[in-house]
Amino acid sequence: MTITRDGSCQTLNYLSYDDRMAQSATRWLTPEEQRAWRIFLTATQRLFSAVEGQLQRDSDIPHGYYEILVRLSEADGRALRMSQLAEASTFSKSRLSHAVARLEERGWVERLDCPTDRRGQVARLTDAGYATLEAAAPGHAEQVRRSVFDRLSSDQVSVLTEISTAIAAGPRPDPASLSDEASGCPLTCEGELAE
Amino acid sequence: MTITRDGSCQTLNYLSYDDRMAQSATRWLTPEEQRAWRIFLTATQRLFSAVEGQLQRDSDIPHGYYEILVRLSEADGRALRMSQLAEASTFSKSRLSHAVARLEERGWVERLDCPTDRRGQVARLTDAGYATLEAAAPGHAEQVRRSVFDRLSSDQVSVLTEISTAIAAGPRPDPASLSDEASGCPLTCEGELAE
DNA sequence: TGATAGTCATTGAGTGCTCAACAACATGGT
DNA sequence: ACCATGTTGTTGAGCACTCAATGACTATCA
Repeated sequence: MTITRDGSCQTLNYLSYDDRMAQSATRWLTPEEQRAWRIFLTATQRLFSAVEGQLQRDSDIPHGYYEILVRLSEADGRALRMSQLAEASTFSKSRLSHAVARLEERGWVERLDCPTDRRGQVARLTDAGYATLEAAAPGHAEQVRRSVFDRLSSDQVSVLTEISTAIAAGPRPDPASLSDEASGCPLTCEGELAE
Repeated sequence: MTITRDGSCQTLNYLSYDDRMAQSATRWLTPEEQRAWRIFLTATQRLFSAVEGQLQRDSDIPHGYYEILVRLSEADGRALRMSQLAEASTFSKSRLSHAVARLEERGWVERLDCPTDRRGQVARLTDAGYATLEAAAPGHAEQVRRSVFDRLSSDQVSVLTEISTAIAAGPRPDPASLSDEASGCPLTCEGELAE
């Protein structure tokens, strides 16, 4: 299965294109797709590293934790069931559990027993947590603006939204993350990539 | 600094928009930008989790390590100086050093002394490493296709490339880079995307 | 009622990443 | 030749994430 074409090895790169395409069962990426994928990877890596770095430097908060604080700050009573919080912030239950434990240590979040389900836990944002979020938000906003929106036209922003929506749509039911009824849940995939 | 507008708390979300904008020094995100940023975050998280998961499950390779193997496979003699490899794969030197150590343990890469610079090390892809890459590539390609390109029109792909290019482009001079004149940003990169 | 299955959340081990500190060598000027 | 400075790459500590296993509870249904 030699995929090489010439010395320059446009090889197994990020999934190379090959004239043998028709025969191989694999649907390789076209050169344009390949280019898009690679620059996309570079862009996201730099972007997240910049965003993460700013939050870490200026507020000592990992970006993931910031997301959690945000979701809680928007919820009724600034509190959410763990599983709902996990879904809202795209965290696995395990990851969330560890994360909330850390946030609790810092005094930004507290855990309460859920009154309606004795298995459940409710995470609630404390005043200290809210204050921290408030303090961190402007710097984060500025960073996101500089890294992303200052560089894009408004047309590009709207296409970015389209693209992201398409990609975010049901990548398939991840390990044990699906929760509610199968109703219009945008994340749940119907036939598609189910697997 | 109450940023709330109403009960629904369109608050410190991902950097909320506020009528007090003109007064606050902070350049908050507009509602459209906010929407774009959030769905973008969701999309990338799901995407990377799907890609990472596939590689891990089917080939037991973290995506970052896959990138390293790819860069090496494309280099002359399937070998690169550590620092060049770091730049090509968007790894920090430290991260790369750790990663190559693991790859070496697996027998996929070997380290050689650089003949021209006695500080230097050269990472070389072994035959076993190449074979592993070859085996992993089709599955990875398929996954990227399903997660991304099957969902996008070719127009969208080209805009995605534009957007990514803009975001990947060298970081703007920003406040945090005070200490050092020239570069200073976490993303370095002098001229452009040297490459 | 009791048995089975499913859900909620946590835990610990293993692994990867970041950050700061460091050793070794290279480079440029005096 | 010498010293200051910059570069290359490694190391270790500490934190974050994943995966599999577990305990505790709920739901369903015979």
